[in-house]
Amino acid sequence: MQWCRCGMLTQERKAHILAVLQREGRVVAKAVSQTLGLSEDTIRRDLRELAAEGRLQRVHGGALPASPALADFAGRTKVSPEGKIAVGRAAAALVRPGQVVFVDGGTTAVQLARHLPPDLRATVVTHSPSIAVALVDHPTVEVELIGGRLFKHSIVTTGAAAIEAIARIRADLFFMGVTGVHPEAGLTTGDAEEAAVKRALARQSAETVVLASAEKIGAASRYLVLPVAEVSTIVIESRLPQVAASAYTALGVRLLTAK
Amino acid sequence: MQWCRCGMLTQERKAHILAVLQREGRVVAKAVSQTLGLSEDTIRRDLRELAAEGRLQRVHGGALPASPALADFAGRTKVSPEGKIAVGRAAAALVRPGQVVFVDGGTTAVQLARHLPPDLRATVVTHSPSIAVALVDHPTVEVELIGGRLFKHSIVTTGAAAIEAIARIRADLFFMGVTGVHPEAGLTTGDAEEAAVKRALARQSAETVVLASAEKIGAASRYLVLPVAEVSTIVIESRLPQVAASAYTALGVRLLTAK
DNA sequence: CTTGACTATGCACGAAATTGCACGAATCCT
DNA sequence: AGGATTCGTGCAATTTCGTGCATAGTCAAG
Repeated sequence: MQWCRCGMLTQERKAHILAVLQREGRVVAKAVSQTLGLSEDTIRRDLRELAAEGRLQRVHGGALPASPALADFAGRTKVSPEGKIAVGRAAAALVRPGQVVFVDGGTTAVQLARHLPPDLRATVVTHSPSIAVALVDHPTVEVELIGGRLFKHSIVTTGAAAIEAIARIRADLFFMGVTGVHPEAGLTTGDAEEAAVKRALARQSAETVVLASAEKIGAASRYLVLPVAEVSTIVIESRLPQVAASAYTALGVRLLTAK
Repeated sequence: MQWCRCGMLTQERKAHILAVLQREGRVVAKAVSQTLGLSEDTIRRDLRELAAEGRLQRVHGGALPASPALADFAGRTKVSPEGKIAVGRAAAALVRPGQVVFVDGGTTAVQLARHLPPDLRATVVTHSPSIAVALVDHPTVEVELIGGRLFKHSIVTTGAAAIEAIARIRADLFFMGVTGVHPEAGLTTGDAEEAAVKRALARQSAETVVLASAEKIGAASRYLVLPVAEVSTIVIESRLPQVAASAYTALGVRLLTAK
């Protein structure tokens, strides 16, 4: 497989599509076909294949970002709300009165915040302004916000200031969100700074609880946060097959099924 | 006719509707159709579908947020939206490229954040998670969040940690929200901690600009932040009577009328 | 060198989707 | 109550999608 007559490798074409997607946040099939001088069928085929690989989200007329790296926060909220809600509710039930808990950013964590019992007296420490805003209406929970430079993609603060502020606090629990949970690859996320902040939070907590909605299980992202063995609990959406579950329990991790 | 090729994919349009909904707390079908240059039928169809998915609540003429939590926040924002929007927009125009500005909490300040020019390159430092969230969608503005204990009533952080973090930064401008602006009583607010944080922010800024929607003028709250003479500009909603204005200009303060 | 398998691309055609328009009904404002 | 706006549905025009098939080029084996 060498050359197509237009002098562009298939791989190059796909790379071009992804580049356009990254640069402009969208791809229009017809526009690409005109730019490259190829038929729309070819572009549509590429789009289908890229969608099958999960590299983009196919929509009528073209494609939009599907990767967590580019999808905007509002868009991600809809991905699988039921699962995230269930995981968030199950995790919220783990908080005991009087505890100080770290809550990570992310949509699942927002669900956790919303499902904290209305009469719970506890302190939530978070580096996510979204979590803080979500807890404004809670009558009894105290909120402590970790400052720092805002990483807009995840809506969390990062950087030296954040790490420093975290180092001054010790918490009972840390509810961690990740983008990948894999027995061997470990707990992973898509940004190095974010991973560092998560590690700092885990280091200052007696226990770490991972919030893992269904699509995260078995996935892996670019940056390792922690090996699976270093957390105490993973909250999952639905029961795993016995064989998959044992891969985690063998590492001393408790699996908590949300529903 | 080439509607579909006008650069707006259906999914993008829905995302836009949801973004407007989140930003402004409501969506008006006609307004969206004019903004996007599409027929109202199309927008109404989108609204129906989004409502069927439970992502918003359909009402006559447009839509409202589905989530009561969001509706609540939006409701507070709407107390006197026109005036606050006008003041926010006028204040946003004061920011020069490359500047570092403190932005206070409050609904007027949120309007400021929303009206920062989309191509403005600047750094916003804020102790309000609401401001941080409002700026997530801004493409070029850097956001630095001041951590601390969350004062839920105003949705800002306060306390020693906040004061300390503020002391490490110097800004060109500070956009301050207050609850009272009075020539003799000065600039006042309803909480002592909040007043202290505002003072700390003013101390670290070259200039302080007060955001004063109409109902604040001539009012006074319990805690003094600063005397009027110590700020450089007060942005007001509409022109004051000559005699009232001179009470401020005599103190060396510039009055900036929003509209 | 020839032949067969394979891939990539383009074209055709029916199916599906999207959009604007028309018209009557429902709803809102004055 | 009356006028105006908005809503919902049906319909037509256009675009886009998916599949099947033909063509061209490449690779590997004989």
